[in-house]
Amino acid sequence: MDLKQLAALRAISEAGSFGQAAKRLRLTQSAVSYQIRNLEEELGQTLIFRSRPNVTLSPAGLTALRSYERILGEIDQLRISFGSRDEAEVSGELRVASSILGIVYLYGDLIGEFIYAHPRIEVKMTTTESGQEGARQVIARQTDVAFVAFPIDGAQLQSITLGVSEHVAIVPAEHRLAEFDSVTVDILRQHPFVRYAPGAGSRHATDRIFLSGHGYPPIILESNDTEFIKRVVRMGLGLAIVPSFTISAAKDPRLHTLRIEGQPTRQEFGLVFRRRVKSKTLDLFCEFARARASEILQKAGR
DNA sequence: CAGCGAAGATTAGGACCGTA
DNA sequence: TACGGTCCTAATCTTCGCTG
Repeated sequence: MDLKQLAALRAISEAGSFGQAAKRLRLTQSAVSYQIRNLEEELGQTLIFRSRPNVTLSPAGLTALRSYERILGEIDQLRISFGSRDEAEVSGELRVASSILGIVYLYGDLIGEFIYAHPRIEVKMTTTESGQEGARQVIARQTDVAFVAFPIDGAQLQSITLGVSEHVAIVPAEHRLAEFDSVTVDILRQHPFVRYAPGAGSRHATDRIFLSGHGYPPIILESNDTEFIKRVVRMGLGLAIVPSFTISAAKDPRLHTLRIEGQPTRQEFGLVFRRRVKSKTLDLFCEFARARASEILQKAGR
């Protein structure tokens, strides 16, 4: 008796005929018939009632099938015990850091899908004040990988770019600038400004916009919380520059967005991790993120 | 009830593998 | 390398249910 004969028995049970079972097993009908005949001879029992239109398992056949399924379960268990159930299935731990902004607007789905696809990897998620803080944690070995907005300081870091986002100015819907689609930096300088706190990816973007000219407008407050910044702008306390995906993902009728004329507002975002670190879970995560870069980009651009 | 088609059983022959 | 066993395919036979 061997597993092939029992596999034929199960295939017949599921398919209802020798011919269909043979197709499933990629054999000919006669080969399946041969396997069953040998099994029946060995056991001295009829395992299958040859009836029309469908053949059915005899009580002895059902007993044999139950035994086969128990055996398959045992084999599976044995493979798990020796860690060879699927050599491609990686297990272990992965520490991931991201700003709340990143999780909410860009990476939440990606991280969720990764956890679902790799149940044997324990993902430990840390939220950081900013992407820069995430990168600092990677350098300090407090986390394995961090989602960041570039540029990021750190020679010991390796990076993967996942996409590019634009920045836009936001004003309250009733603001006099709300009748325009775009605005110059000089006009922005005439209004109180709500600025991202140092270290935030978008702070780098606004520094680039304002510090290349005559500096920032009057700063009324700083924050690293995009939702808070949007709230302050809605209250009419000032204008702000935010990543466009934070506006278009959850369109707010109380806010108006303005393209910034003549200024580079694009900013790359992606992953950073320590150079020369060998980790299967990290490799898998980076590959997973790379494969979904277009989906993330779609989120950033929507 | 004969004819037909579908499906299982049987048989001949070949490929492959282990063993002496 | 010859031989025997195993397992397969292809061809053919047999059986059974359906239909006119």
